Amino acid sequence: MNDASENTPCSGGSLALRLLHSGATVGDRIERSLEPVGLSLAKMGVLRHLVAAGDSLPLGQLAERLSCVRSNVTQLVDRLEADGLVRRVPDPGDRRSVLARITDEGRRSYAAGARAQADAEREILGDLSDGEQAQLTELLDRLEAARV
Amino acid sequence: MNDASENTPCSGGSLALRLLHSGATVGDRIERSLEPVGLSLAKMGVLRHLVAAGDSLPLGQLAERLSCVRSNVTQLVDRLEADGLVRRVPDPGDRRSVLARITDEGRRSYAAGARAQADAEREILGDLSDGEQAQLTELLDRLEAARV
DNA sequence: CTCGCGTCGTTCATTCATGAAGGGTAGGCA
DNA sequence: TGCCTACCCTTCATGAATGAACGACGCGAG
Repeated sequence: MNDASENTPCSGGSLALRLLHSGATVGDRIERSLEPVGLSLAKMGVLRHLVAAGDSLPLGQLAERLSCVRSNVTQLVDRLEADGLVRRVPDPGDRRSVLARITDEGRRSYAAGARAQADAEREILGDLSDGEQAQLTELLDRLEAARV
Repeated sequence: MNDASENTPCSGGSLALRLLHSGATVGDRIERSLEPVGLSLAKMGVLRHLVAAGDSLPLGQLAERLSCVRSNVTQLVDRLEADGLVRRVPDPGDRRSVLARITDEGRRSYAAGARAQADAEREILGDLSDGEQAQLTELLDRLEAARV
């Protein structure tokens, strides 16, 4: 009942705030779709990078790729470890470093989450034509490009 | 150093995730600009609605207009009250209800915050032409319209 | 070799958000 | 009048993110 998109008479809101709001709404929608799988967007991010990297990464690497601070990754991995989706293993090459390694169960959960997420994204963007999606992509590119 | 837009080789990320990411980046940028004033986007939201409503609103109304849950507003107002920007006063017409009323200091802070925020928004969107901004606005409209 | 500095992960305090549970109040209806 | 329901706010537990402070480890300069 409390979707970030409900009761929002903020059509007069500035474009920047509207962008913020749209992003939050999209995030909420995906988060809901992930709920039945027992995952969140934050957790999906970790699992995605682990899978992409083979099966494990140092926590610092993870923080960099998620563009968030280390302490956040520490806690994220704590929860994932409690869920049994990830294990902490010592880095053979550097005793300061700790590797997060995805488990078999983690791989299964990730696969299920990726399907749910893809479905949700299709539902969200379904009403935009291919041309409009390309337009939006380019505008976002320009927005990021500016920030050099 | 940890801008959400740095080191982001996620150009291959889906459009939905890119939208999410752009929204977060914009939020971060505005948040930084608000920092010197001692305000956050969440607090600005409360103050903005109070000013727009004259000077006070029941907490429930505030929750609805911010599209968030009540318990969140309770805590937000706690912090704003500690900052001296808002005061809780009993609602004369309904003893269940509590009004949040902006203080003089709150008005001053809000004015300063609004200036900083406007500057940041101009800086963020400055590289987009008027036409592009209109395009983006319309695409976001379409995105929200779909969610009926 | 040792000292100092930089890096790595963790812990803690704080902010923001959600949802469940609980207590006080308003108001209709028996 | 008395009660029951519906509403308003608060409290608590949890998740996610940040930044400061800290102990442990690696490494190059002296």
